[in-house]
Amino acid sequence: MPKLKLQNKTPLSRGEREVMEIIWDKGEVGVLEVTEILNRSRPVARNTARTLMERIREKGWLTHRVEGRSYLYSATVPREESLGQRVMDMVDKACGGNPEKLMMALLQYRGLSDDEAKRIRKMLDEARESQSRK
Amino acid sequence: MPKLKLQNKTPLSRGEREVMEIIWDKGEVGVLEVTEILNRSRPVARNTARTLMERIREKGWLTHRVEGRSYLYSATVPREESLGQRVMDMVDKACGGNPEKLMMALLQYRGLSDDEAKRIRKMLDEARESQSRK
DNA sequence: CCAACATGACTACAAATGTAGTTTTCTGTA
DNA sequence: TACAGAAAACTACATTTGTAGTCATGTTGG
Repeated sequence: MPKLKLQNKTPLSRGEREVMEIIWDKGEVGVLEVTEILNRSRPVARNTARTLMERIREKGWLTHRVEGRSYLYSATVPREESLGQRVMDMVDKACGGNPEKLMMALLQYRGLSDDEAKRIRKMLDEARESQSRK
Repeated sequence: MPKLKLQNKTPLSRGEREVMEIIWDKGEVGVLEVTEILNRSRPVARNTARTLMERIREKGWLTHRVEGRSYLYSATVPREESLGQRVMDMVDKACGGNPEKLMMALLQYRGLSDDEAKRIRKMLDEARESQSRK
């Protein structure tokens, strides 16, 4: 069954989310590494990354740990959980609570490869099983 | 096949999107009506709605038409298209391009009723058919 | 004809966000 | 021991966003 622990955290802005995704990817990182990764797509000063990371931390999505003379940041919330919140939010607000609309959008505007479709079908089957079995 | 016409419009902020959803719902509306609808959830001044609507229009998501002494606003982009963009974006940025992750999030954090699951399965089947048939 | 509305236009302003410079504080090394 | 370099802390500032007040103007009932 769905674990309904709704996030009380202040939502992240677009830019903050970008940083958050990096941190979810890497696990535990310092400011420098995040800066470098951001710089792969656009020029950003070390302090910019740093400010963003601090703001995200203030919002409760990150913690940091002292390592030598610098900080290492890591997420306090697993990415999946946050993704779950966002998907639910999208279903509620942009699909009128109707998850089929989300799927329809996915199919129409992106499409699924055969493999993707197969795996999704399998997920649906497994979800049904585990539901009926209890 | 997916119609890939990527949106070049400036993205909307959260509050702007809220208004946009209302306009998609109603089709063509004036400031007053939007204000009323917004007021169902929180108190908002007429001018607040008005400012938001103008900003959205400047971003290219709305047009307006003169009707008597007021304006009627309507969307320039169908909601489905915008939803499609957002879903694709989420798949790219938050699921590493992997749509199964989106489904997984949906299943785990919201869940699907039997009927919803059935209809989604049907959509997948139909998509597969129309693909192979061509 | 005039005052009360309704409605668009213009203006305001605090908070959040994106972006980064400056200052302070260690720490290792010449 | 004093300085260079790294990293945190503090400060700055333009833009965007949320929220709304005020002004100008056209409409309308009395």
